[in-house]
Amino acid sequence: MEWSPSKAGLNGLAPQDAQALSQLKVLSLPQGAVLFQPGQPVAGYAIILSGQVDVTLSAASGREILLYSVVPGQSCIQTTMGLLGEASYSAGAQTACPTQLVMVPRPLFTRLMDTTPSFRAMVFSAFAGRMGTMMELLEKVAFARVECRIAERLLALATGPGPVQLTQGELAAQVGTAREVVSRRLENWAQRGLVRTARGQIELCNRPALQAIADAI
Amino acid sequence: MEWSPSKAGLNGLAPQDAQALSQLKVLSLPQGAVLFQPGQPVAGYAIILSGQVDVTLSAASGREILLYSVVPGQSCIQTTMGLLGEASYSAGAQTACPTQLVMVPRPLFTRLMDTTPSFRAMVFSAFAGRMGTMMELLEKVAFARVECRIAERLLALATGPGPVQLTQGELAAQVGTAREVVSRRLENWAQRGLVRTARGQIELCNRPALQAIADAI
DNA sequence: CCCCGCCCTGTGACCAAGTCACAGACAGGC
DNA sequence: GCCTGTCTGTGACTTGGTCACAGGGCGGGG
Repeated sequence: MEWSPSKAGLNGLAPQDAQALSQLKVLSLPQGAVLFQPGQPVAGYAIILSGQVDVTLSAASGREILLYSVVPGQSCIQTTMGLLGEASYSAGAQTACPTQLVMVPRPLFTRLMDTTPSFRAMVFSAFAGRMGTMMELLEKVAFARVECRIAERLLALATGPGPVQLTQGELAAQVGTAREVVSRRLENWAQRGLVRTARGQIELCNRPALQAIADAI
Repeated sequence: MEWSPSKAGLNGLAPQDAQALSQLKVLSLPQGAVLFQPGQPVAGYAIILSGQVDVTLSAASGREILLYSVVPGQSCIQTTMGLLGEASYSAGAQTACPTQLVMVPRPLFTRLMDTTPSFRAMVFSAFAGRMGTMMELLEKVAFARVECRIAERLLALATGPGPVQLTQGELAAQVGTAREVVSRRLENWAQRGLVRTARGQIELCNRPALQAIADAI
């Protein structure tokens, strides 16, 4: 499998760096593969070529919350954090669908950071951007109603025309609440005609109304 | 007012950079001074020489939560984020006590980041460390009981021997909950002999018990 | 000195959300 | 068809947040 750094948005590299990068092996992972788990040391910097990686925080009680998803062209802040600050992972990452990526080993990552301004700029800018979304998430979790987060997440997931394919338990894990809460909220919305639910799928029937709920406090 | 970069933990600077930094004016701010507010563009990189700056997220409802405090030798992630990612502030910052700091203007900051590995390492490592505490905070807010956060915060504030000097409203803002919740929780603890409260102050009478509460889920 | 107003605290009632326990319902495999 | 595991619905209860309001200390002005 071939790849080139420039196709992943990496330009301005020194020739030898571009070559070193392009010789890294492309990993093809199936859906559900675990990239890393809490407590593991950070092995390298992941560049996603295709697919999606979900980074999740999970509590001892079993509840989870989706921190963010990494899609091609983005970087994983957890990984960056570990490489820059020598820390271990505090979250876990799993592929959300079949995914291709390359892992940049720590020595090469460090060299690129020290010698290549464009690489550094990309890493930092991605890091800063991710930090911003984490602050938004924190604000939502601390102050917004669960209702808002569920509506927001549903709208984000409903990219295509048909119903969203996921269970209420999965949705609950993504917004960081309990399955029962999702169940009751969806039932309420179904009675009001905003959604229609079936086993493993949720159909949005009134997006403007859901958007209004998502935008409320 | 004089200062030197090396006293603030900045070493390995090129002579002209060290000189440029040391000629920056030291700002002396009283307690409660506003450093920045949500939405403002980022003016420069703040280096705290003495005192403390609290960075706070506030909701439309009036509720607040303390994200972190910056003390000498640390950096402000909000500022770094703005400088690296061209974003505006999403939180606000106020001095918690009389504070001295220098503001590094954006051009000098950018030059230092590009040319000085030690400066870069310091900024990145601080950024990564702060990110880690933000993840911890998010985990606490999403999954831990308010009781834990209140106990944790009280123990963190109680550095000296006497009672902690702050109102229940201030404590509520720091842990991101409502004043009434703090009031009822403290009343419960007072009945059990863990604390004693008076107008504007809270005395910890049984730290091990509070620590146990803080350590619980 | 007293009074007034402001801030801090306490409290009841109610609503939103999380937890626990359990009962149906559905899908896929045998 | 039946069985098993997963998904969903529901009731009862606890915790946490909101609203409204009452009482109490403290400082400043008269």
